[in-house]
Amino acid sequence: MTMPVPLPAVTSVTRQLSRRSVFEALLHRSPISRADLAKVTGLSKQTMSEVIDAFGQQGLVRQVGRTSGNVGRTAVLYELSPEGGHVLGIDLGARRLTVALADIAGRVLAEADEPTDSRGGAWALDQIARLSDRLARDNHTHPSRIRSIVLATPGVVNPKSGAIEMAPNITGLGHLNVVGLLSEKLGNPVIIENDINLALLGEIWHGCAQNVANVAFLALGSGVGLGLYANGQLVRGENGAAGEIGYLPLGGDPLQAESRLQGCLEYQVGATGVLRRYREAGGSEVDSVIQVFERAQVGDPIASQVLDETARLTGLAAAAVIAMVDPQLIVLGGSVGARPDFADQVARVLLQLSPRPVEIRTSTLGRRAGVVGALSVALSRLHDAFFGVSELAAALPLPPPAHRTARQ
Amino acid sequence: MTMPVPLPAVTSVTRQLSRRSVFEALLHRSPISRADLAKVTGLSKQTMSEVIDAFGQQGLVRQVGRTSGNVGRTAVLYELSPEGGHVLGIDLGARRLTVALADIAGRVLAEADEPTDSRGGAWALDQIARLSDRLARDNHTHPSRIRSIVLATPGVVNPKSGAIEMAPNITGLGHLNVVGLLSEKLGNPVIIENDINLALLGEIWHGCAQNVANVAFLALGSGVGLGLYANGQLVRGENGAAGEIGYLPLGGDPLQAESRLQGCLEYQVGATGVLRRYREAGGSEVDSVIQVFERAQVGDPIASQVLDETARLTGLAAAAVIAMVDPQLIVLGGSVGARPDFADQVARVLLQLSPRPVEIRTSTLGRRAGVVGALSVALSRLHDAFFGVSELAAALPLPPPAHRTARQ
DNA sequence: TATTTATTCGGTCTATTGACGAATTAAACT
DNA sequence: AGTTTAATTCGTCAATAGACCGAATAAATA
Repeated sequence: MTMPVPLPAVTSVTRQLSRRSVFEALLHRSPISRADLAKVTGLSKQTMSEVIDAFGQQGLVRQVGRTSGNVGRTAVLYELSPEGGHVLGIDLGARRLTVALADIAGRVLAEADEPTDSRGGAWALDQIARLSDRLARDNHTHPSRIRSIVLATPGVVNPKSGAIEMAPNITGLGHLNVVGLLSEKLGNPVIIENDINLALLGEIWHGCAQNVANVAFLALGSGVGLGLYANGQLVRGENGAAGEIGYLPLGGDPLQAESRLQGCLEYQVGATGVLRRYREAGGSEVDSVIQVFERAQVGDPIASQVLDETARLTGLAAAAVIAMVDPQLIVLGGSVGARPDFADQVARVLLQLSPRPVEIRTSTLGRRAGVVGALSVALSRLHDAFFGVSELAAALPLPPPAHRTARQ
Repeated sequence: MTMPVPLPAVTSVTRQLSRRSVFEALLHRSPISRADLAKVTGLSKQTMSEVIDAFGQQGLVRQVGRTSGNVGRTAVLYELSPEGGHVLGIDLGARRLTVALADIAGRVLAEADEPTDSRGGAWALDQIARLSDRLARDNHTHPSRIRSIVLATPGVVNPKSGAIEMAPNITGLGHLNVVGLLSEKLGNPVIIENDINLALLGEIWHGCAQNVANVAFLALGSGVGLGLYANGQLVRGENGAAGEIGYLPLGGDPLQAESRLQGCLEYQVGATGVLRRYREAGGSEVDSVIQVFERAQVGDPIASQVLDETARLTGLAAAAVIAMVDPQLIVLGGSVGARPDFADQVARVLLQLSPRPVEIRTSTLGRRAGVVGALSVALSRLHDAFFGVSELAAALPLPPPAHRTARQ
């Protein structure tokens, strides 16, 4: 039942392209008959039968009944089989660890979460392995059949090495070779990506930013960060540090020591910044931004003013994003940013700032955004492993300025 | 001699891919023999002979002698023939019009420029047609054999419609259907792109930003603007307005009327802004930023202070760029930005601002950057028209969240 | 003579086309 | 009403064309 699916022993580029388009059609139109697949893909019925036979032998597709009621012979309907492969998405937050399992067709099979092991570091990695294993076994999937794993983590993830570079607020994570350790523990290669970037991809896949080619995800919670999606691609930056808008020179003197250290904007609108401003303005004793919101709601003028300023600065950051990358949509997320009342305030600020205001939405996936985004990347990578044509897809590079003229 | 080259009557995907890789090898390694081409591309000698024969019949390649001095039979050497096609790059500046001609191999054949017709609008378009025609004929190329034309223009170019949307400082250009009119006048489809974006691509192709995947081009001249290149792609934004950093909320009150109208940063560091600040600080009579630089050089403290402030604000803008998109390199361009003394000042400001300072260079192509970038885009488009595989290259889209379950 | 280049020939893989049998519904006829 | 016939659709078989490679062979040269 759980025979490992062999990687397709593909011979020619042509057949790989055929397989790819059949797979894509199955992904978006199943259940579907071979005849309809042939029409949709433009391939011949003959080729279609060959490809579907091969898919069946690899466990990629399965029959799901027949057509009926139409004139003519009935057709066998096919869909992608869960046997084809599974993917795992993991969101390692400072407070909460979430894991989700999906099959090759993108059907989310299960999701589980726990408080993150507060000892951090290696303990958290062990916890990930335990939770992932449990999730796989509960869904009758042997862990070894999970073919693609993506981990969402706070901090700056170097896109080349996969190292976590800026110390995240999970103890001792920066000093571990997370990719290596987790890959070993889980028995499969693991990809790491910044949690905000993955939350953005989550909203694009299953959330409030579907079918949009240019989006920004502005996360405001304990810290502030940005995810950028331009031309249908994630913008990571040279060192994976794109979107570190805590360092935007807004809301204070950027040359000040605190600004240089933790970032000028972060110093004002990060959770500790908000609490500090509330305290300095004479507010009563609180220890979370949520409590400041509660105070404001019961009429505390200091709390209101502190939050107004927070919204104003967030609006300035959004205006900077609009000026720089011209998104079609800005999604507000994070424990503070996703609050509708706060988002409304930011939108009002933006209306006064920007020559062409951009649509603002709040995250619809909330805390699940990261894990959903991790699933989407894991799924994309699985698809590419089976049906990728990346070596063909590269754009034709232009010739360098100096031409070799040597004869040989 | 000037038989129009027919578009390749390609049959199969496989052959198109072979043609593509042979073309790419010719682009980067000519002159080269068929045997070497076979080694480089991994294709068989047999296939190579077929492809080269086809290229020869289409006028895409030509022989350029034989090898000699080696043991064994001599080999015929081939290179791309200029007969294969020509491209035109045009930079329509407010002051100066530049046109350049290149062949399919990217060899720049000629370049010409004139002061832009000050009457603007339709007159400028006529001037473009005249200059382009002259350039083509002077190089023994019939204008109809130019297969790809790209125009660099100030203003926001809508990436979908090609319309020029923000009124540029060329009279009456915003109200014309520039794509339609120019395409008709030149007898070939014309692509329009923002001049700063093209200057950036120029520096990437032939200038100071070669082989860099993440670059920003910060242009400071009469206005201020930014070109963004991330993941090896130009970032245009949803409306082509990415990089309109004149609207960054830096250097003043962003709610002020002037800031909202022409942009907060632009109001300070644009040419009129610099001159206004110099005037308001009690500076003597000047009518160009260059003159302010000259005053500063001869010891005018007001001029120095105004320029310091300009560099400081430019540095803040650069810091914002770094925080948001994490480039590997920032290129400073424009009549003000490209000045080495100014760039040094900006770099010094940045050193105090940014946690990880980014390399700063000044434009090496200067005024030619725009036209070179236009050539590079025109060339890319020509190559794609012949050898593009964009329909194959698209990433496999993920399935939508809701699955159809209807039987048919 | 040894080596390298280029061509020819045969074999394999893949996709398409057209013909055909199988399965089903709709229509027509006794 | 029950049966036969026609129409339609699905899927397979066989033939053919395009494209690739490898081996053998001819040609040219240090």
